[in-house]
Amino acid sequence: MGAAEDMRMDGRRLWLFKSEPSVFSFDDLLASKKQETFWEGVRNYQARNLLRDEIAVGDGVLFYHSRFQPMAVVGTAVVVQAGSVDPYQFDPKSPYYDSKASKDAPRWYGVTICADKALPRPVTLQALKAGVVGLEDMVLIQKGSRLSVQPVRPSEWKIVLKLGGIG
DNA sequence: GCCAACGTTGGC
DNA sequence: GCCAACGTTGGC
Repeated sequence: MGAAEDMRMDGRRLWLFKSEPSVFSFDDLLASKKQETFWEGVRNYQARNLLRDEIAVGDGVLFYHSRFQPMAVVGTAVVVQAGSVDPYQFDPKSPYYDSKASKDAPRWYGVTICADKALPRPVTLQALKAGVVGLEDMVLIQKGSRLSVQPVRPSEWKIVLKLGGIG
């Protein structure tokens, strides 16, 4: 990954969030109150660190549908609230419950995002992997990559949006 | 549904 | 602190 400045576009950083549409889809986001949602349930430390420490208000998000045909980037969103404690870790009835987390020492964090644009043409994983110049290093298409919250370079962001019919 | 690639846990 | 066993992710 390049220098920090290289990762910014107009002063903001860019990310890709994966979601299984059977759990929460981009349409669900569009249908949400204020088209916002708290991104709960991330239970991976690397992704947690990004959510807690790196992702800031105003950052851009590519919304990606995983484990569903077609797997694709389907829209964009904007971060409207930075890292805060994920309350589901304290709820024994939640699938995201973590018995080792306590309110004094929370483990898991999330951010709040607001829908920005649906892509006129979803950009499929297949298309992203088809050898697009400039996407060779995109985290999403690296072998074995399964980070559910991952950084996106401005150059990659622009290519994906263009493929999606924006800009 | 399968399973390879990762990540986490826990015994030692 | 190693690493085997186990659990999870996510493309296929």
